Amino acid sequence: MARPRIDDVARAAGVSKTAVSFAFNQPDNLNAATRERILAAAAELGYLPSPIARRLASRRTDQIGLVVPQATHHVFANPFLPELLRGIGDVCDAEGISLVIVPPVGGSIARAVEGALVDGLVLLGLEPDHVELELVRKSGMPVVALDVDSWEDAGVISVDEAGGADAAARHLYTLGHRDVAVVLIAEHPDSGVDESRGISARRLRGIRDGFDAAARETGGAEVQVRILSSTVSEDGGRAAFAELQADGLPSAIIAITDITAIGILLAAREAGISVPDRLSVVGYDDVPASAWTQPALTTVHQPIREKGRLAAQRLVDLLRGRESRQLGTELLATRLVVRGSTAPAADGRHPSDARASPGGGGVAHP
Amino acid sequence: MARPRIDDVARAAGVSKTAVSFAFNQPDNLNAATRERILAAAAELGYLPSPIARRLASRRTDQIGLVVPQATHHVFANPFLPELLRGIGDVCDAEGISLVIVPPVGGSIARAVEGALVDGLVLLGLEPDHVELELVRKSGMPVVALDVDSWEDAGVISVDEAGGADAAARHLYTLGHRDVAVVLIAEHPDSGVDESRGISARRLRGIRDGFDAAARETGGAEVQVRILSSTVSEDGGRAAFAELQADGLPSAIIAITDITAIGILLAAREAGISVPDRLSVVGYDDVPASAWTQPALTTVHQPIREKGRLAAQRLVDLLRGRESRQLGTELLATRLVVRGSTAPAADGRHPSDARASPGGGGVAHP
DNA sequence: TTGAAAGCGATACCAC
DNA sequence: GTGGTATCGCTTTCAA
Repeated sequence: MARPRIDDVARAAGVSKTAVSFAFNQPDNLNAATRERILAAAAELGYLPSPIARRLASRRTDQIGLVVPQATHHVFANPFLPELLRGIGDVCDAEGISLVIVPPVGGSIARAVEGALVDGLVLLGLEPDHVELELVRKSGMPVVALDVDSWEDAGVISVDEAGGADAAARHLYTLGHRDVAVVLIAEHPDSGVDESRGISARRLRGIRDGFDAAARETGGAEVQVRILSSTVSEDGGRAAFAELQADGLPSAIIAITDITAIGILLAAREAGISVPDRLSVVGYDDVPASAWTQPALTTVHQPIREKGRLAAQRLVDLLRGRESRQLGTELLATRLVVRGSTAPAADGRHPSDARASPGGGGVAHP
Repeated sequence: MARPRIDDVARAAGVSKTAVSFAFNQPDNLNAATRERILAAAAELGYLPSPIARRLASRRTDQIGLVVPQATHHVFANPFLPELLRGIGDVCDAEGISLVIVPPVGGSIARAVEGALVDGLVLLGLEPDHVELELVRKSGMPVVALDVDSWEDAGVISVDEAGGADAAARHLYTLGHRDVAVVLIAEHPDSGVDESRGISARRLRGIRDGFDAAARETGGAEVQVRILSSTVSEDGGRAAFAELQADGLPSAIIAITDITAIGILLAAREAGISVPDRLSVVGYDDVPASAWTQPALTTVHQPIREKGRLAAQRLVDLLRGRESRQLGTELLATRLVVRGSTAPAADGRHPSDARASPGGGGVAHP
């Protein structure tokens, strides 16, 4: 027999569809007796409200989407994502909202968003002026963007990139590093990086500024910065290391992402390059795994779970019409966590520089 | 102005709703000219089909759910899940299906499943006779279960637990370990473990059998197995270590999950207990991070991504009515990966035993 | 090829 | 409190 519908229950209980609907959604509108009778009839028939029909009628999906810039396979290679999801999940679970992963469809984010069955979106790794996002803005769908400078008509949760990058740069400078490679995110495995935009750009800028400031303040030599990029994965890190080794290793590497730094660490170990004696490595994000390696990773900490939680809460507030603080940017603090992967530059070419700013290890950042 | 609907487009293009629907879904039913005209009108109006209405009418959500046994916050603390998702994502992305995480609602899996907007489910960490799953079976919703022995009317993808556990046990036995603690999964932080069921039970049984077989075959002493449980997280591992240290450390610990083993490893290091010299640690699953620690973790490998891929593919085949191989159990191979966290037992009480089965390190398992 | 009309299965407004 | 009834916005036979 076919799945029972609301009319069947109504008939069986001798009431109207409305009453049945109330029994499930607004029990208080019914007196106890009728409610019981309806529920009994429903149970008897094995009736359960159709999730889809319910959504169409109520015009709410009770789902939010996390829009990611790449295929699921790739984005989950970065331990950052699970951490973010733990934060988002805190809110979703509490609010009875389901979370959908929204990766590009056929390479198109716009197409993915068009078809997404959601009431709102959290945007990860996307810049406000991304072409494909035009649709999103004019659709009027509630949106919270992560890690952007600002976004008209959208909530924004970001972290103090400049501060974190600055701390990392000064830390290395103080240790005497003057030849530093920075490994950015390659959006597309092939194409180079656009150094002017996105999170890679912001972190790189912060790092450069940090080095410049350190040199200026101490009167020391400028840092020679080499730029390269890799996919965000352990293998990406390994590839970056290989590339650098072929060119001649710098004394320190900053990876824009911990997982990349981990790949570098492992590749270095396997190549017999001692970290941190011969090579210092700095990561970014402070995912849990960055504390598991040996040496543990010096990295820029950001409150990932908290970020997810705030983003989701902000989105839900928007959806529920809670006007709390809706828009505007929330900026979370970062701080440098110094662990074992960084040490004084081994080449000894700049000992005086290193001593020039004693105690300037820049361990903490507001 | 309100969001345009299909009728608006139909009117603007001077056609019927059907034609508009065809233009988007079955373009071949229309001649090029009308199709273009309709699409143009749609673009003009900024029309996009409503995701919800489309689903109600077609009776398909184009979403599948991954049912997990605990809150999002907890399940994502285990790096196993992201790996599984990478596999599932391969299929979903390719098939144009969205993935929804389905954690319990108010502690109830049944309630979560009732309300889930999905065409089918992948079940993780749930036993076939779980009370709350009765609903699922009688709902007739297509289901693929992970890591169960068998499940009537459901596809099953599992791994050779017995083989992996056996290899791990023999490995330790050969190394001379006779006092071994096994850390199982605590479903609920407080309640103890049910040693008779679930994945903990199967792995424990395999371990015990492995020890017994090794003792029997070598004529050596039996292994004293201590059982405890912890939550699946780094902290859970730390707690387990603390508990064991208070009771007197065994010579080896097998954790039923890598993340637990990692927690144990870190706690041991911090406590000044040398791994593997004083304490051997074995994990299970072989998540990527198990190769990042120092020493790297000896662990039972299972093809996590492949498992996710197979499960999702099976489910999609079911949904699409591809009768390929639908039901029945698919069993994937496991194998012991020996890395640095295991070494001969330090207490030297069983050197002869250790030598009794030379070369029996059980590195590989079919 | 195109169109008319009947669902899809609820919700929610508005009288009673 | 309870029950008609319009509505949500599209898909999909079935005829023309």
